[in-house]
Amino acid sequence: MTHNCIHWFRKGLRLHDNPALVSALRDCKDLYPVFVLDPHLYNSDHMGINRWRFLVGCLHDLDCSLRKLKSRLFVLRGHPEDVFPELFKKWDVTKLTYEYDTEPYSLSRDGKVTELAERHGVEVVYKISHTLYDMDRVIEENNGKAPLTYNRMQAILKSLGPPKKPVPAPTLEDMNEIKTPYTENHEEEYGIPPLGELCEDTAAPGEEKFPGGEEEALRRLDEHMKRTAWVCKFEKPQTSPNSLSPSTTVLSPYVTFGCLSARTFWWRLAGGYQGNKHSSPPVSLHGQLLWREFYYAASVGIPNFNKMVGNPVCTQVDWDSNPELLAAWREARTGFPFIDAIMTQLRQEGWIHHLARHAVACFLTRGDLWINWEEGQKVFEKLLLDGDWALNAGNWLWLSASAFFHQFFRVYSPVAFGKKTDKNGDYINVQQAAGCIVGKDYPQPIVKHEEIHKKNIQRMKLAYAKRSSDAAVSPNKKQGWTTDTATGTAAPPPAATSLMSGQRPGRVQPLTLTSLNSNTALL
DNA sequence: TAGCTGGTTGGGCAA
DNA sequence: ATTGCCCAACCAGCT
Repeated sequence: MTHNCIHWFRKGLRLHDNPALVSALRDCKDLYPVFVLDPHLYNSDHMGINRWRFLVGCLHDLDCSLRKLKSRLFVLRGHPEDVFPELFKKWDVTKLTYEYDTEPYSLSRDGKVTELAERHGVEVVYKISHTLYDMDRVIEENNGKAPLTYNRMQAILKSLGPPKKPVPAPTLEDMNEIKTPYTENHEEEYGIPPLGELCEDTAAPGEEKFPGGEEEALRRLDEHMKRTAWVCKFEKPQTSPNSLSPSTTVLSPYVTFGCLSARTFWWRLAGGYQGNKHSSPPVSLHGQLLWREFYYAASVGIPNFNKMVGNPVCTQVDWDSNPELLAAWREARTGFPFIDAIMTQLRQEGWIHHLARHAVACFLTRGDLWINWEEGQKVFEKLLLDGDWALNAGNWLWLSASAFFHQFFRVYSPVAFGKKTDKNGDYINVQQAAGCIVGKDYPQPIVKHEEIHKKNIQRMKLAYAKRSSDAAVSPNKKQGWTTDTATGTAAPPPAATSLMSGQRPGRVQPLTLTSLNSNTALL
């Protein structure tokens, strides 16, 4: 049986380690590589100019690589549930392949598309290759709950064994029996739209420091892997948030869009470690990839993960709503040079160091401005090239001391923290020169840090006191379980409910007896 | 079970 | 320059 097959690119914008694509090529006659500009994801709320530019770079690189396989990329606009039925008919499609994606929107979208595919007699195949591990397996192994500490996560992953090896990219030989039917009008019909057509932002973007695409990703990976000693010695907390050139790899945007496979990255690192003394998780480069797994598992296992209300692991805090302070933070005019320099770099380059993210996130939330971390999350999502749904939410939960991290009395100083690694303020000078907002009219600090951060620690203390008293009244609540006040029966958290009804599109995944028994709330 | 330990990355001061 | 302690005292997971 040979198929007319669509491979649907969403994340996973690469040919290497793409098992779903390999599955498509195995029994394929006509191949249609497709990317859909879904307005739910690709709109001005989610996409700043730098993200748009990165995505366009990825798509051009993908099309270029596909041409080398005598194929092409087909770019379409619209909601996937509208686009695919038309394509199924138009191209007489019999098989659809894609990479599994655990984001809530993706799961519901893929569920709908799978249903439509089945209605059109189209076989659907998906593969896990965005993460090192199968997140549902991780949660199953931890008795149906997401691990809440890195140590616990490590123990679970150890029991699952090392990640799978990446699969090779398709070659011309693999394409011998396969063709992609495209016409002379391909550019007009299915070409990649120019940046100006996609992005409302009229301001000219800055220098493109991190061009998108798989080729660039693999080139950068090679460059870093040449420095074996640096790779082996890498300890994240020792890297600098305000060095003039990045003190880390900046491979995260490439992993986010799937230009670089996390498994390829993992096994290249393993090769570099081989026979050498090297650092270990959580601070090593392997450790960084495991943090990603940690947050992905949390995002799958915890309901309302990117929100405060309805998120069972999130401390409920009476954050202020203050649009003026929020705008000052977002637009790099807080009057704290270190904070404003970081926000300037974020807006200009789309990337800032992890510890710089800590500094500005702490400042926005529990440190100074007392603004809900969800507001910061939105800003980061739009501006960061590596704005990843699970990692962004997880890190904001962490930094605001809402979940995972609870030592809220450890507060970053918006002045002192930067001075540790940049005594002369060189980073601030560079960003002031580059920034369009920070400049001659440098404002006064919008808050008095010394006073307000102590007051805020007390406010956090109150929020935590409320948190533990709530947990004492209703121990089930802490686990995300709700108790029906009328009957007194406990109901599972939404995540477990959706698992029962089959969270993966096209597959029913029953809640196991083990996971039920191990939840003490039921017993 | 209750107590203990560790937690990728704080600041500020003393020695 | 680096280390160690205090500040006040959190949670999750382990024993």
